[in-house]
Amino acid sequence: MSASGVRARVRAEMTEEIKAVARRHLATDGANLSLRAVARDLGMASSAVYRYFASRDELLTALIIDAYNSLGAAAEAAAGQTATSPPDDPADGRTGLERFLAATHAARDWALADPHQWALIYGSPVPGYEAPQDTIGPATRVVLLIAAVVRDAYGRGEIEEREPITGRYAEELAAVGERFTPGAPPRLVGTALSAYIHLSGAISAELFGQLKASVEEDRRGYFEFQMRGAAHLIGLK
Amino acid sequence: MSASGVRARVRAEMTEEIKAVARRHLATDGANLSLRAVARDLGMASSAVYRYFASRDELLTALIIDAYNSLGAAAEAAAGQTATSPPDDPADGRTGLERFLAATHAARDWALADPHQWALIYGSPVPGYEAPQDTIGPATRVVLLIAAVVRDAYGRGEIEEREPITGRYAEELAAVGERFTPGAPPRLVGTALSAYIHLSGAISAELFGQLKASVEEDRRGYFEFQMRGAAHLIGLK
DNA sequence: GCCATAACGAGAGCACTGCTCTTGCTTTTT
DNA sequence: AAAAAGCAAGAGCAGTGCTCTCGTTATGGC
Repeated sequence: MSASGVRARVRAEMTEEIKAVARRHLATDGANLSLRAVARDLGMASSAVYRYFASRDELLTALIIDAYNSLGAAAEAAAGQTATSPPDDPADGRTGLERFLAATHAARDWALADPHQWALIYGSPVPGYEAPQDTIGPATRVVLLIAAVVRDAYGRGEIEEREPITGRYAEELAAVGERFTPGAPPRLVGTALSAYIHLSGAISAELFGQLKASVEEDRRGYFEFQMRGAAHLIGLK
Repeated sequence: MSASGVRARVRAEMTEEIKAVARRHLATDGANLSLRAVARDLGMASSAVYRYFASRDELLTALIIDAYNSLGAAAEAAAGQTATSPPDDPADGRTGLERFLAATHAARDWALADPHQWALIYGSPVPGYEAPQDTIGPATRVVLLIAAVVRDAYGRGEIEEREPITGRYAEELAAVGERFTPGAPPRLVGTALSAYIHLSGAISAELFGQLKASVEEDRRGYFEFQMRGAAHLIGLK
C-alpha cells in the first residue's frame, strides 16, 4: 500500500512533468502541439506518453483545465475573494468597482504573460473537440467571480438604481442567477455576464492582433476603457 | 493575348474552385485543413495545388480575406451603407440605432451560418501566422462600418451629449478617428470600437461554447442585450 | 518469499500530413 | 518552327497521431 503509494506518486509526478513540457512547447510552437516532440524532450518514446494521456486531445484538455484554474486563481487573488466568499469576508475596504477592475486587469495580465494559454481556452476550439464536463467547472470561475463581486456591491448599495429588465432573456437570466448567484436581480446577472463577455472579447482582440494599426500606444488604457464601460452598464459607482 | 486571357481565366477559375472545396472542408473538418484532402476532392495531385497557392498558409490567408469581405458585405447590406457612403445616401429613414442593430445582428447571423469561417478570422491565429498586409483592409470593414453609422448618427443629432473623454487613450483615439472616421469625437470613436470588441466577444462566446450551461434558451435575446448595452454606451437613442 | 498480474517503456509500423523535386506534356510567346 | 513558360503527376522526405507487440519492472495476494 505504501509501495503502491510510491507508484502512484511517481505517476503523478510524471503526469505533471509531461504537462509542464507540453506547456513549454505550447508557449513557443503554439496550438499545434506535437506529442512526439514532447516525448523527445522528456527522453522517452512517444508511445510511453500514451500511458499517461490516452490521446493528444486528452493532454490538451488537461492543459485547458489547468489554464482555467490558473486564470481563475489570478483573478480571485486580485479581487481578494472567490465566487463563494461570504460578502465582506476579506473586508479590505475596497469597493466593488475597485475589485472588478483589479480582477479584470489581473485576467489581462495573465493573458499577456502567456498568450498561448489564453488562446487555448478562449480561442477557437479544435474541430471535433467537445468540451468535457470537467472543464466547465474551472471555466466558470472568472464569470462567477465577477458576478459575486457585483452581487456583494449590490448588497452594500454600491450600484445605481436602474429599471429592471424584462422579456424572455430576462427570464433566463433570472433562472441562471437563481442557480449561480442567488440574491442578484436579473439586470445585474445580465450586465455582469456582459462584462465577462466584453472582457474576453477585449483581451482576445488585443492578443489576436485585431487592434493592429489602430490602438498601438496605450493598450492598458484601451482595456481600462472597455472595463469602465462594462462597469458603467452594471451601474457600479 | 486573348489566348493568354483564356489561360488567366482558367487559372482564376481553378483558384476559386480550390478555395470553394477548401471552404467545404473547413465547414466539416474545422481549422486543420488538409491540402492533400482538398486535392483529392478535386481529383488532382497534391503537388498541383502548389501551382495556385505556395503553401497551406497562403490558402488559409486567401480564405481569411474572403471571409472578412463576406462578413463585411453582409453587415454593410444590413446597415444599408458602407463605411464610405456619404451620410444619408440611402436615406431610408432608419435611425443610427436601427442600422447598428441590423448590422450587428447580420454579423451574428453570418457567423451562425458558418461558424468555422468565423473561427478562422476571430479565433486564435495559427502559431507562426503573421497576418499579411492584405488582410488588414478587409478586416476593418465591420469596425469602420460601425464607426460610420455612429458618426452619421452623431451628425443627425441622434446621440446623447456626454462628457468628452480625456487622457492618453483619448489622445490615441483622436488620432485614430482623424485617420479613419474624421468628424467623430474621440468618445464616439472609443465607444464604437468598444461596440465592435463587444460584438466579436459576444459572437465568439456563443460559438465557442462559452455560454454552455448558462444561456441556452434565448441566445438571440442574449446578443440583443449585448448590443443594446454597447449602443447605450455610445449614446445612441 | 514466491509468483501471477498489472503497469510500464521502447520500438516497429500504419496511415496521414506539408512540401520539394524531377519528369513529361501542353500552351504561350518569340 | 523553336524557345520558353506554365502545368500536372508521381516519387520521396521528414514529420505527425496512434496502435500493437514485446521485454522489463514493480505490485499485491498467497
